[in-house]
Amino acid sequence: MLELKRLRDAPALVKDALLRRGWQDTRVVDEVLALDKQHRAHLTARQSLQARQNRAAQAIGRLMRQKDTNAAQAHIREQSRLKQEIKAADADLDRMQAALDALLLSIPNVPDASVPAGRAAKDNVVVHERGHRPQFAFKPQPHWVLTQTHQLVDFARGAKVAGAGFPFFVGDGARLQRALVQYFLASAQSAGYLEVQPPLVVGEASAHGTGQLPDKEGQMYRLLEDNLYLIPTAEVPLTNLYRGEILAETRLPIRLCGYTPCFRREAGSYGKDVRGLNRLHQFDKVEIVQITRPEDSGTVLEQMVQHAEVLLEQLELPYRRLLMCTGEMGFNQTKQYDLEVWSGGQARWLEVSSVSNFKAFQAHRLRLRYRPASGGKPRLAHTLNGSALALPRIVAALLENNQRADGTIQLPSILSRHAGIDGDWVIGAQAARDRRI
RNA sequence: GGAGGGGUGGCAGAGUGGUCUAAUGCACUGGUCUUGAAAACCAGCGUACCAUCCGGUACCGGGGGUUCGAAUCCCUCCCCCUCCGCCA
Repeated sequence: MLELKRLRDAPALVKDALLRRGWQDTRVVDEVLALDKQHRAHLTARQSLQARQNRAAQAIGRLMRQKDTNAAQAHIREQSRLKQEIKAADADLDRMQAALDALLLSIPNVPDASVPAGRAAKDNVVVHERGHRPQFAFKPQPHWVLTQTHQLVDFARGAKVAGAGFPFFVGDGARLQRALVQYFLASAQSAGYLEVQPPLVVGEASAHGTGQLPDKEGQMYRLLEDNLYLIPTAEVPLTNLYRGEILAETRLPIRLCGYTPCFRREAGSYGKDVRGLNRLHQFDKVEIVQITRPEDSGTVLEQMVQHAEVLLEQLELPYRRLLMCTGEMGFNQTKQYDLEVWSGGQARWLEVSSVSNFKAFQAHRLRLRYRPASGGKPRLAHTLNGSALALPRIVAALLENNQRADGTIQLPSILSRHAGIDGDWVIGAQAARDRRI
């Protein structure tokens, strides 16, 4: 949610932002300004009424104490009329405020000046591509074949027990996920992020705070009895951690990381793009979040995306970084990078990370502020988050890229260490077959 | 799940319908004094909104109600504490 003050001060900037995002019509900005002007006029009038009432009430109190009941009664009769006026004025104000909020909520964040204009995926800019795509002397298999061959993931029984998109990870499959989580968390910690285990459900207020509500309600699983939502990403609880607080400037930047399962309904997505591990209703992810001073968020975004890239490099996965264009970027973002890994068996790019700077857009709804060290009024902080990283597609790419002619899969050495394995970790070797269920 | 007790400004803590829409203490900031510090004294010290200025309005866990007037009374929801029940 944009700050009203910002629209008032620079309506042209917001209109320009809407056009860059591909909106045809910027009248909503003028509507907000007109309504805001009307609202403020009414507010001022309402407050003078209240001031009159307060003064009269005090006068009545004085008269009552002096036992001057007649004079007090005269005032009280007058007050009834004032009361009606105030009631009517309040109804008007509530209506205007609700209309104003609805309009403001419909306006997306202003893209950073460095974000390219565009409408579709083809307009995203490939910032760079790193690593080498694997060359196979044989026909490489997609991961859904490899997971079946080596009994790493049980999609069928997952569908039986919970439904499509809820697989069982089994044996080396489960162990691989555990090693990845351990590795990602260890890296985040050594980069200065504080590890946090957040709740996996959040209340309505938190879902509003980070912008999952009202737009993306359909994406979340909901616990109706208790009015809770299963988190679609750790971003929600982590960014809400300091909701409504005023932090000392010296505490910034706050760096948080957390591993959680993520739950997404993803209604209406079917087809080959979602086969196997490509898209699940439940998946694991390590998330990094930062709360910064406004002047730092630009630099911090670059640091965060680089952090995620180093993970991919150490996993020896070929990847590319995309700078999302204005039209592909999320509603709440000012700037967003996506990281995609090359998955050799499917011969396609898979998105494994999205790193974004929200500037003050989330902080405004979160009422997340900091007090400048120099003193003075609290200011809105900036919030950023990124995946570092999302697991299942990493698993898919690791399996597909590292498959060998004999059908075995040799995982990168860094994972052996985090899985507690001495030497090479080769899936499909005799030792692994012995562990099958 | 049941019974009882509570939620007041950074912290502590008064205030049970009207002369403050929040006393007082601590902490914090500035000043006086001092070679410096401490102490003492003086002043300031929540958040948000409206108003060109003077100033005004709201917030005592959230929401609603009663009243001329609500931190105070009523309803409702949330949270915390104690005890009981259940339980990894």
